[in-house]
Amino acid sequence: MARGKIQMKRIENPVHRQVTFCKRRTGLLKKAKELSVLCDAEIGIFIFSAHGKLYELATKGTMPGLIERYMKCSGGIGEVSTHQHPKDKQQVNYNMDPKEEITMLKHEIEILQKGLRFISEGGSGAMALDELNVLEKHLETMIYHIRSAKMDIMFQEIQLLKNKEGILQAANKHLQEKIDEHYGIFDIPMLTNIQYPLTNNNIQYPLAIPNEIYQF
Amino acid sequence: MARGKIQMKRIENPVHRQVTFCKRRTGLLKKAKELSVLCDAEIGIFIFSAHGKLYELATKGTMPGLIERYMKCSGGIGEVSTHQHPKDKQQVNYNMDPKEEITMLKHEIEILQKGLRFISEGGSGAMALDELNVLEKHLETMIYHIRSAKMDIMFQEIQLLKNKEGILQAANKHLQEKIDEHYGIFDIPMLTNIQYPLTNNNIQYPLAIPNEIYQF
DNA sequence: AACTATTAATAAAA
DNA sequence: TTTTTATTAATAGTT
Repeated sequence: MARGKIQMKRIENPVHRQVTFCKRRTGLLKKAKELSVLCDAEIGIFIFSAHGKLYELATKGTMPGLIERYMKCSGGIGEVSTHQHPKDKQQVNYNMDPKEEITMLKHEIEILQKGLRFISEGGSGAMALDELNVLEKHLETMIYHIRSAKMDIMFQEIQLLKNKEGILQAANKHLQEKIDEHYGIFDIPMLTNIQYPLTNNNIQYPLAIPNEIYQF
Repeated sequence: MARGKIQMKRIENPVHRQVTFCKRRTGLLKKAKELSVLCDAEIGIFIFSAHGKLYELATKGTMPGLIERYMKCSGGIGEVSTHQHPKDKQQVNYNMDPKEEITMLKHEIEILQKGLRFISEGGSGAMALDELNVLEKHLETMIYHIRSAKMDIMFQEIQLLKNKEGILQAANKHLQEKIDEHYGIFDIPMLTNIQYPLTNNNIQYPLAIPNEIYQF
């Protein structure tokens, strides 16, 4: 789509490849967002670069929520532990020396143990500044998880309401047709012009929720 | 990208929406395959239509494999592929497979996080929306406490530094006086005009901390 | 599903 | 990465 077409195969020049990756990745995510908005679809994307870096997108709920939904749809292979923290870009565990990782995790455990004491004592125990920072991060992650869970619940509710709306609208259409069928031939404006509440398209119950609630 | 542009919002006409969904979905998946091939990336996509139908793509391995990879990258703390914690207790750190140990430590962290949650919500493990709201509030309070503790520590440090500064300034004044006492009578500009670093009022060590840190 | 008139994406270069 | 520009690719509206 530019200065000459390109062959559909791996770009061998690493610079070109990187530039193309960056541009097309952006393009792909943009397209996904557009599709989601235009057609009311829920979309999740992971992109792992050749070097293993993760780029992701979840257009409605959260990625864990999407994965959960995927699992349910595609056969229910196994439950996924819910609600991770997608924005937590600590690339650690992926390629790290196991010994280092163990040390790090043990340190983390110590901090959490202290944190438990700290919190149960109402914040009076002594902790160092860096330890408090770690604990703070943990708690923020937990808040994030909670918000994800809340979002999931709300989305389920929205879906339910949308379904209900569809059913009610169909039922109303049917009733309207029945009425027209019986009374239409008399052409009585008073009756045929009645606004039946449930067929009122101005009421778009679930869609009225502002987009702001999706941000946290 | 065709006969006139369109607004970036949900297409209300259901027929148009369905047609656009079909076209753009195809386009999106095509773009994803291209990106994967050109740049040697691994890509996973789920698309849930508004009616809940799933369309998916995994460019290299399988979707479950991708999800696993995603979890490793993004989570850090919550393991997905739960091998049951094999040794149960962490007492035997020696002669243990590092991978197993890491899994075990992560599990430990999970438990601690649950403990934090337990404390903050007063013991129930429920997940209803209102309960989540309560939990969220608790955690925010906890973070507030932690930040207060951090502030206390920082203020203490500032106080300490101020004291040090005072002492040093006094010492310097004393030294200055000694110098004046011994050499002042000779009135040698070369010496009396020396700037002694520690009495330099332009260096206001603790006060140089920006006000932003006091906000949380 | 096809067909185009247009818009959008992007390859190459900077 | 980002910007610019010349082209190609995607697609909105129509048949």
